[in-house]
Amino acid sequence: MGAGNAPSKKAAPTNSLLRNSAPIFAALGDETRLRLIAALCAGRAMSIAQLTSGTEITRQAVTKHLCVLADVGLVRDIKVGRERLWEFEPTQLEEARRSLEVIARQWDHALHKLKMAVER
Amino acid sequence: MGAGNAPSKKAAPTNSLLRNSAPIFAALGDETRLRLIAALCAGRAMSIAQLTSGTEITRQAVTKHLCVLADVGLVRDIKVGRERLWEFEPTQLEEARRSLEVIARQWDHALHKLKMAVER
DNA sequence: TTCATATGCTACCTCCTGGTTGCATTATAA
DNA sequence: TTATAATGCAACCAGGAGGTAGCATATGAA
Repeated sequence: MGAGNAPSKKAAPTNSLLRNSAPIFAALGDETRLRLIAALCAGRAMSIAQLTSGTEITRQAVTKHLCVLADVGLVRDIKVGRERLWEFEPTQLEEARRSLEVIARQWDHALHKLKMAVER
Repeated sequence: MGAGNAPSKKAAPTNSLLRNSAPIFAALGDETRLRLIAALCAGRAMSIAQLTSGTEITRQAVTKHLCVLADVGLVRDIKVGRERLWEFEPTQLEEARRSLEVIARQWDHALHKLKMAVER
């Protein structure tokens, strides 16, 4: 046993906001998925075949990406005839925006405190 | 050759904003890294050992996470004596916020157009 | 009915990621 | 000088992610 490799026992009181938003960021963290979201943000629901044309990857890969997005609620599907139409779901995107704002606010607050301490 | 498995040839004109922000979202898409960011947002720079205590993982794992964050510019390190202090870098977080806002704006715009078309 | 289209499902492959251990290196402190 | 603390570095491992191919199923149209 060596140089400080053993981790601490106690877990910090987990911030549920951050825990919930990590999967959303992970889903957003892929260029192909961001393109799919951008396409669906154009407004109208699109089928898998439509979303595949305009990509370099196969229909099956697109389906997987859509499922990843659906798992975190960024996207939703409706079955219409033999097609499966996908549409954007903005709720979870708002969740992600709130998380980033919380971080930014904490940072600004820390800077403000630091400035106060320096000027005191 | 089978049932619509062949992808299209032409690539869509790639939105550079989305391409650039995907790695940032990917870096944010891990609970451990979000916790590290939250810790560093408290204001003062922290050493690897400090960031490790309060986690269930090893110092080496924390180092890897910090490197992932540094690769996308979310965090920066300064060497001080035998310590290596890490601090938050808000610039790239703003980039991520802008990306989410662009998506949200496109979505709102599409909804508005849809509403206009319906009422016409 | 019969064919073509849109999709579902499964197996498979490769590479990356998160994590670990072990040992070397650097720098502070006694 | 000599421990000791903080970190760097490399090898290693298991599992998941992104991607593909092949075949089955369902539905619309002729």
